Parts: sequence; structure tokens; C-alpha cells
Amino acid sequence: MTKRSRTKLVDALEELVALQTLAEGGRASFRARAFAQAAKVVADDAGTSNMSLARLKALPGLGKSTAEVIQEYFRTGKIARLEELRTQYPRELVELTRIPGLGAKTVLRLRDEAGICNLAGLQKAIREERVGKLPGLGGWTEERMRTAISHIGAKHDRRPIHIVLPIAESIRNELAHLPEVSGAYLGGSLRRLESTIADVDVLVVSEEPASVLSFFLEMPRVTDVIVEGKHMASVYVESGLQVDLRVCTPNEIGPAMLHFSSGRNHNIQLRMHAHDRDLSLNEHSLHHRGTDDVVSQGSEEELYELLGLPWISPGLRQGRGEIAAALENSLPHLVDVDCLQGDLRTNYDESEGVELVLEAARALGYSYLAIASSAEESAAKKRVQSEVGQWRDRTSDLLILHAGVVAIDDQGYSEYSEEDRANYDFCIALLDGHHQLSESEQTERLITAMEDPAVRILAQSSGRQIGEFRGIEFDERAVLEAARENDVAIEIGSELTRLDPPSAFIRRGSEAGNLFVISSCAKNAEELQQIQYGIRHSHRGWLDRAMCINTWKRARFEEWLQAPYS
DNA sequence: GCCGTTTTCGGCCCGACTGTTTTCAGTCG
Repeated sequence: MTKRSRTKLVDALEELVALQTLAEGGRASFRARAFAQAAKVVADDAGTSNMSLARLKALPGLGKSTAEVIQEYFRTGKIARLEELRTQYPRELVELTRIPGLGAKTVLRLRDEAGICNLAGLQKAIREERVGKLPGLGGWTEERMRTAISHIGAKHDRRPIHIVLPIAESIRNELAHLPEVSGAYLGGSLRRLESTIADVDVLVVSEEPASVLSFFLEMPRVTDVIVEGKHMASVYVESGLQVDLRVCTPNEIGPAMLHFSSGRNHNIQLRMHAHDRDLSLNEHSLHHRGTDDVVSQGSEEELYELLGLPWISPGLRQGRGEIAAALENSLPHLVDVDCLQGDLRTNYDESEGVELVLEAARALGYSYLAIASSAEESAAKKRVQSEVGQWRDRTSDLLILHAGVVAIDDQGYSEYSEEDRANYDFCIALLDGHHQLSESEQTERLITAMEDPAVRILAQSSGRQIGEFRGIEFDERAVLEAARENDVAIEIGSELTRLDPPSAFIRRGSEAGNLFVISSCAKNAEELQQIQYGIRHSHRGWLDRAMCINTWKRARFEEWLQAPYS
């Protein structure tokens, strides 16, 4: 089943959420929530298209009904329940719920009391000042409504992380430098390092919220104010990106970071878990249920500990089984920057020279480092080879290697000479282009690439570019199996434009016992730091450090590198 | 609709902000 149809299924499930909410008159619908969860599971996991009913039901958040809906879609291309609801609620009416601030209840009232069933009708009613006359809607002034309509879809639009992160960092920085601010942090999906971001959450520690909020609202980049309270405000900045700011006291920052960094389902499950212990958790404190007796306003670590859990990395906080795993002590031992022993895909800026990269590697505590060159660029290749040769002889604390990056063709082969092969310490097969191939052709192509004995790492295995290209389709199970058979490690790249492979693939590989490597993909000394993104991305894939080859000590890594391919 | 080492039935996180509500409903995250 193709990725295209998977995307369509996600769209269908999300439409089902909106329709189900309308059908239940806008009441908090547990059914709608279940469909929303199913949409997330399908969006995250390419494997859902060819899973049996039993395997689908076993996924956290999917049950009998949603599993059957997914199977029905993949079998027939349709969902009967969806077709049925569509006849009751036309698409144009559902579209109105995409206006920020307009929910199911209000949309139904507009239809029933003012005969408004689409955007044009709503705009006409606003012009004729009919909306404000409806009881309870008086405050929806023409101006407010117009602003909301101009941001239609902002509730659901997601932008690539590499576009959002610099904007968010810049806002965070400005706030951090205010004298009345003692700390400023990014939370939300940015802290979880999701590949696409719907809105930015900034948390600031200050005893003077009014002053901080007024500075925030006056920032030149702010185009519209959505809400403005005593301790929080939401605004739109350039290109319609929504930014939420919350100001909390030093006491509240722990619970607030926990709340605003975790996915919705993690929060729900964590709070239900607190209930079992007669405790209640919110963004201000952990307290005894039904009272104001505060148990803790400490750090995230302390809050988890008081709930009988280890600290859970934000990347894991998605409500995908992490709390159950924490309770049975089976969470992966995640990678952190301190446990990395080397970086296996780096490069250097010709004007800076190799030395700066070696310095950066030492500063990170590495004991091995591979500098890569592309087999197709012969000048660069010769230059790297000569530099690596010189430095290798003079350096004993750092093992310096020359990695050959070989782009694979549509069949999975790469052209490089026998001389190259002898000069490289190992090869990294890099997937690039040839997006038009079928799923089975891509699968064959990847497997062929890994069968080359010189290839020890597979990089950019999906070829995705976030926001641009979704990635190729291939049989994940077959590719992971071939990687294990050929003793090839799968690279987790750190470039924010790619974050390749997607986390669901990493998790499947982790469960299957595959080896991975986290690489910075640095083009100069400074970019060695960006490996932090690869590390955080690996958390989303539940990667255990034992399966990440560049956490291995130098001797063990060398042994793996020299292991004859059999 | 999902879920369960107290439960296969009866629960289901919790709070901020907005509007015009004099005590609460709707929306959002």
C-alpha cells in the first residue's frame, strides 16, 4: 500500500474527527478523540497498511473499531461511517470549524439560527451584521471574526521544524535577555523535536508577568494578538505562525515544563496514573487529589519520581506506551551527548582546515571521527584523503577515518573505482533521487546497496526532506532484515531539513535489533554540535544506546568496522 | 471508542481565557 493512500487515510480519519464532533453536538467526544488518536498512529507508522487486524488492535490507542476502519479503508478505499456522516454534514460546513475560535457548537448554532452553512454565507452575515445579534455571540465583532477567518486553517497547519526553530530561538533569546526574566525555554513539539510544528510554546520564569507580556505583545514581529491573559498570551508572528507565551513563577516552572512539553496523550495518561495514587497533576503542581495540599512543585525528574516513574525524555512523551514501559522498567536506555564516542559523517570547511574539526571532536570527548568525501567529487576526495593521511599519523588520541559517501543509482549500485575502495576506511551508501521508482524497486535498490561489502552505513534511507518530499516507499521489514544480515548500521542524520529516517522506522528497527549510528552530517567544525538533533530524534524512535554503534568504545567500534562481511 | 494485576462496565486530565455568563459554556492546548 502506498504512502499516498496512507496520507489520504490520515486525512479521512481527521475528517471523521471533525464530523464525529459535529454529530455529537460538540460535546467532548471520546469517540472523536479515539479517531484522532488513530490518525496519529497511522501518520506515524508506515506499517499500518499491511498489518493484520490483531496487530493493529495491539497498537496503543487502536481498538477493535478503529482497527476495522483502517482495514476497511485499505481494502475498499472508503470508510462507510465517513460517507454516511458526509451526507449529514456538508464539507463546506465542516470547513467553518477550521476557523480559529469557532468550534462545533458555534458552527451548528450558525447553521440552525442564521442559516449559515459555508464561508461565503458567514462573510455575508458578518457584512450584514447578523452574527453579532445572535444571543451569546455578541462579542464576536466583525473585526475579530474577520481576523479569525484570515487565519483559517491555522489550527491545523504544520510547518517544517527547520523553518520554525530559528524563529522560536530568536523569540526565546529576546525574552531571556529581559532583566525581569530568570529563565526562558522552548516547550511543546519543538522540545519533542517533531519534524513539523503547529505552534511555538515559550515558557518564561519571572515574578513580573505583566511586564514580560507587554514586551512580548509589542514585539515588531507580532502581527495579531489571539488571546491575552494575566500569565499567558498567544500571537501570530510572520507567515501566520502561532506563538504561545506562558510566564510562571520559579516554583511553577517544573510542573509547567512537564505539562507544556508533553504530548496531549502523555498528559492524559500521566494524570490518570496520578489518580491511581490519589494524586492530581496540573501545570502548577502535583497535589493530593481533591485538596490544595501541594506534594511537589519540583523539577520534572522529581515529579516523575513522586509518581513512581523514571524521568521520561520529551521525545518519548507521546502516549505511545511509554508510561506502561516505564512502569515495567523496560524503557530504552537512551543516547545522550555524553555517551557518544565518535561521529561517522563529518566534513570540514576548506578555508578552515581539518584541525578545527579535530578540536571540535576532542571537545565533544570523541575518540574516533570519520571525515567524508563524495566518490563523485575527485578533487575533494583527494584533498580529504591527503589531509586524513597526514593527521592520522600525528594523532593518537583520535582515530581519524576517511568515509566514502557513495550515491546509489536506481538499481542500488554505486560507481567508484577499486582504488577508491582501497583508500576509504568504509563506505556510506547515500540514497538520493530516483523517487519515481515503485515500492518493490526501492526495496530492491536499498537491499542491493547494503550487499556491497564496503558499505557499512546506510544514510538518508527514506530520502525525505521535511515539508518538501515525504520520502520513498519501501518494505521496511525487508530492508531492516537486509541491514542486519549485511551488518550495516542505519544512519540517523542530524540535519533538521531531513531528520532521516522518520522516528517510526527507527522504532521498528530498534525493536527488530538493528544497529544505528547517529551522525552530525556536519559541513564544518561548528556543525559537529548539531548532532544534538540526531540524538533527540533517536529518542523519538526509542533507540537504546546499546544499538547505536557510535556509543561504543573505540576498540569495539574498530572491531565492528573490521569485521569481515560474511 | 478505548481500557483494565481492584474493573469486560463505567469511567475517561485539567486549567486559562473569552464573552456578557451575575455562575457559566465554548474553545483551546
